[in-house]
Amino acid sequence: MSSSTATAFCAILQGMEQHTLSKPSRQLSPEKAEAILGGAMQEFLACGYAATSMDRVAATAGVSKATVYSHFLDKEGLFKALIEQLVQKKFRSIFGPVEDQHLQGNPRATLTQIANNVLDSGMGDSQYVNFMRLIMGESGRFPELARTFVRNVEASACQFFKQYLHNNAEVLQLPDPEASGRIFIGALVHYLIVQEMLHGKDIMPMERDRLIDSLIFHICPRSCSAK
Amino acid sequence: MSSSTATAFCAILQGMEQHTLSKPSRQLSPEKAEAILGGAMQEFLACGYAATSMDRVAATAGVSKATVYSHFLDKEGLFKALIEQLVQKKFRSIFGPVEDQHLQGNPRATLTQIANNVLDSGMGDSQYVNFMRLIMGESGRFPELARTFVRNVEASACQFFKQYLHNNAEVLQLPDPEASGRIFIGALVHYLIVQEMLHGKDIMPMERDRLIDSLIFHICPRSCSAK
DNA sequence: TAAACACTAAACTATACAGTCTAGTGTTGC
DNA sequence: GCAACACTAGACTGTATAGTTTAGTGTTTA
Repeated sequence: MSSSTATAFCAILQGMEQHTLSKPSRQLSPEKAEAILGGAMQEFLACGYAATSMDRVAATAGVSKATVYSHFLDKEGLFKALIEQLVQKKFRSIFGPVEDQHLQGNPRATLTQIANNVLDSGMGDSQYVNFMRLIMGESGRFPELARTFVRNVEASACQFFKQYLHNNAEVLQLPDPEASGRIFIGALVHYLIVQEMLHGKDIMPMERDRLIDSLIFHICPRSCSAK
Repeated sequence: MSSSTATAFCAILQGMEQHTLSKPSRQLSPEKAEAILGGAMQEFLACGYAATSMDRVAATAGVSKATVYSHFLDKEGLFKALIEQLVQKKFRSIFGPVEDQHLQGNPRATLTQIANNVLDSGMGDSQYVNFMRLIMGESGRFPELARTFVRNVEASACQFFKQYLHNNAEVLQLPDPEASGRIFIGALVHYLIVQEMLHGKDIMPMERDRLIDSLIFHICPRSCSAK
């Protein structure tokens, strides 16, 4: 992991609490906890918060209902623990593979690769699409979870991007790298939302390379070397 | 309404069905139907689909539960009717005030005004934010409603934008106006999602004018007249 | 006047759910 | 052996829900 993402990683601990039982009652097996979170993931991602039943979570996890309640305080606590785990997983899957050496080439090629990485991490991944549905759908009832998501995924991505643009300031000539970063990330995430989450592929079709090419065209001045 | 939006308006009829009762039983009062949709709007927007109860919808609407079921087939039918009504309302509120004469100035000023219009129609409007939460949160369980939204709101916006860029091709010099339109709209919508829907204002603060200025910088070549 | 019907309040059915409790099994540590 | 305890299956409580039904009111139409 690059040094620029290390600072962002610290942010993961912000806004995270324990949603398991307060008394750390001695020997609760971590395997069961993982199984419960696995069942919760399947059910919450498929049905949403309100329509998920704790009986079904227990059954899917292959665990008794009493065990669920011995590991987690209640439905809300299990849900919060799950979302925080998923946010961490997503953070790692996006920023784990980013290595500094990949950022040394000419900006055109590097930006193209970054854009492809962002889209790869979301397009066609129905689990991640459902995760975004859940975060957005419940952001009114669980504002703190939405903030955790923003802190760890959105803000980290924009921070990383801003840093990259800033490091290449002399060749890219951008007056406001932070705003440009948000435009870049925003255009990609919006593409993902419309095409995948909202089933817009057939209604407003667009090849991803077309979007990316245009994005590079707008970000890189003509003086940049061709790809 | 401009002529360019007139064609898009026809799209509103696509993918719309009747979710009221099939038999058009004679005299169901439209006032009651409106009241029911009003109650449904309050409840569904506040609680989401699964957590909304039909008893509460009836109470909020000031109507008996039996009347709800005489106007709408079931909970799902009421929900679909509501979403389609809201999509139409949103379509009109965005594209109603757009008049062709406002599109004649220099591109820099016009694009700034369009961007401000897009943000005005969403920022600070908690009803619209909740509407997006509902559409996105339920897009897995109600894909057809998500498509209705894409057809009428997202696609219309991009179509309108593409048309504008295309009409000003000689001064803007964009190789792919459609892709540029999606970048423009996408950056704005993503900003709205992060700041408002996901409560990211304090975590990644950014003045809207900063984003818009950067957007204009990237879309308009330097040869454009200054604002 | 009488039938038709939109509407109401309230009871009703059947189901589902969150969370608890009981009785009991297997394992671990003393 | 025994106490502690993580875990299980399943019963149980109280509440909430979607949708129906019943009995009755007021209004419209013929």
